[in-house]
Amino acid sequence: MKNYWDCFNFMPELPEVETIRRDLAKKILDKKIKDIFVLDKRTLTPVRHRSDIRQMSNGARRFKKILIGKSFVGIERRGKLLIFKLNTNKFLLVHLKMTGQLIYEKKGNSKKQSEIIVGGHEDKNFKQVDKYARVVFEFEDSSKLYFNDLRIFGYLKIINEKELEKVKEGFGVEPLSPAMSPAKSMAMFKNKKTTIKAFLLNQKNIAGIGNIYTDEICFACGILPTRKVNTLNKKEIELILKNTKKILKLAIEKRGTTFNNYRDSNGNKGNFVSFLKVYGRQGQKCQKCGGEIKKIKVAGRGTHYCPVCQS
DNA sequence: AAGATTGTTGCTTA
DNA sequence: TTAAGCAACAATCT
Repeated sequence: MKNYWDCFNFMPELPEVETIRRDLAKKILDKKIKDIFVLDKRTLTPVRHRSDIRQMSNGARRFKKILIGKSFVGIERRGKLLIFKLNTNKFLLVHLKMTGQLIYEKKGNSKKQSEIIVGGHEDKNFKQVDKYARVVFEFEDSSKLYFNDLRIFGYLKIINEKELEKVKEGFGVEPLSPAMSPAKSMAMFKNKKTTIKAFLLNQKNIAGIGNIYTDEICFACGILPTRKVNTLNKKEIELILKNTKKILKLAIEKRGTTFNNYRDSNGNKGNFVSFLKVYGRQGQKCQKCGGEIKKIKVAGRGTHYCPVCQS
């Protein structure tokens, strides 16, 4: 890898995860799992449980035993979490966190990079199939599903139906569902003393928005990320609702393309995504007013905004 | 060589 | 009691 930050040209938030979900559903459903390779067993244990030696040591054996010979019959998404339904009474949770990727490789394509499908993104520059592969599923037709994850923040976890209900309850409203109505939003925003940035990042409020889309939503609304939620009026809350739906829908339409400031050794730009107005554009001109986009830290996260257009 | 990158959570503080 | 804030985790680059 030429540049560490190349890994971050794909930071999965709702639109990216949804794109993967839709594409994988067309490719892997009802295929019998022939074998599983666990290359790093930390991936099978969420970070907070990795000090549990028993979980860590039993993880791979149990994981294989439950999955081999079975097949996936459906893929759901809740926020940024993927839920693979097995043809048994169990479910496989997949969280990509920051650097996780799900890569489906058709039979016999291992050396033809141009044919490798990256979570639904055709990525001719993809080179890291092996180095950061943590878990590999092999299906009966010899196609493979790679879970790659440079930083090993992501995880794969098997749970039952009861545990699934609990997991789902932990999430707030799905932003693209009818449940995200103006009435519901007003109640949700009411009396919150935190910043709009922290509010939008909190998955218990709205599920699936990450750091990039938070900044983009705030810009689209002309609202500073530092604004306290309880200072927003009805009109502003409705605007946040409208722009959240609009931006996420557009991003899904663009197959979840998010952020890419990569330049290769020849100085060529990667894909620049025109709808990013503020994220990663600090020091550049605001496309609306020509002023300079600033970057500060809000809620512990890098936060981009236009001081003129947002207040 | 410390600081920064982000999603989530569990602990601390208010 | 509840909400808000923050450290910690992971790998790697500047």
